[in-house]
Amino acid sequence: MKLATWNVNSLTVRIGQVEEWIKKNQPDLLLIQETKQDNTKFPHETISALGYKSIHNGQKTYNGVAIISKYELYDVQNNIPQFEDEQKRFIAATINTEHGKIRVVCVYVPNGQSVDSEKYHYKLNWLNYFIQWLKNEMKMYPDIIIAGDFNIAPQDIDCHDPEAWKHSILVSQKEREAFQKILDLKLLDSFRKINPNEIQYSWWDYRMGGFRRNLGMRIDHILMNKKLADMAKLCVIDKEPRKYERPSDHAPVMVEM
DNA sequence: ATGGCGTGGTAGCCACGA
Repeated sequence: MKLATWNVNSLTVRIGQVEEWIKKNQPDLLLIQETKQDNTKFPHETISALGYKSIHNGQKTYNGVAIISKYELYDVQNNIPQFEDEQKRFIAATINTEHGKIRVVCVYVPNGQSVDSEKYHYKLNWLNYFIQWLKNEMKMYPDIIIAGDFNIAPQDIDCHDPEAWKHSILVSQKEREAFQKILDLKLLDSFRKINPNEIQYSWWDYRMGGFRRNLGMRIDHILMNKKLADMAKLCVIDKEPRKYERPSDHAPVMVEM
C-alpha cells in the first residue's frame, strides 16, 4: 500500500496538479486538506476517471478535507463527534486492504494564527477533543492511520530556525505537548520512525523565497499504530510539486508499506 | 523570516494561512 497526505491550498486551483501527481505516483490512498470548496464543487468525476473513490467534507473559502482511495470507503465520519464546529477539518473512513481493515483519518488541524490569538485557543481545544475522540476510536479500530496537516513541527529538527520560532505557533510548547499526547496513544510518526535524523520539511512560506532558501517546517504527518508502522518501509516528502508553476505551499508526504 | 505570497471572497488599503 502506498499512501500520502497533501495540503493542496485550494483544490479548485490545484486539481490539475493533483491529477498529475496521482498519475505519476499511483498512491492507493491520498488524503488532502484545504480544498476550500463546498461539497457540490468537489471533482468526484475527475477522481473517479483515475480509478478512485472519493469523499469530501468541505466548505466555501476555508478548510475542507477529502479522502481519495482505491479501496471502498465506508463508515464515513465528518467532523469530530461531540465537538461543535462550523469548520470542516476532519473526515474519517474505514478501508479493507491487503493489510486488513484500517481506519483512516484525514485532519486539517487549525493553524492558530499567533499564540495570543483566540484561534490559538481554538487550536488547542480542537486538539483536545481530537485526542479524546482518538483514544476511544483506537479501542474499536486498533489499526489506524491519522494523516494530514497538523500545523505542528514536533521537534527542533523539524523547523529551520527553532530558536526564532520557539514561542510561535507551529512550534510552541503547548502545541508540541498536544502532539506528544497523540503519540502517547501508541502512535508513531512514520517519517521520523523511518528517518530518525533526516532534516526535511513539508511546508515553505510563499514569501521571502522560503522554498528556494529551504526555510521550511515539517508540519504534515502520517501517524499510525505500531503494527502498521512496523510494516512501513519508506516515508518520503516529495518536493517536486513545490517546484510546479503556481504550487501549493505544502509538499506531499508519502508512505509505502 | 513576518511587508515582501497566494487564495478566495467581495468591493473593505479584507480574512486567512503558516
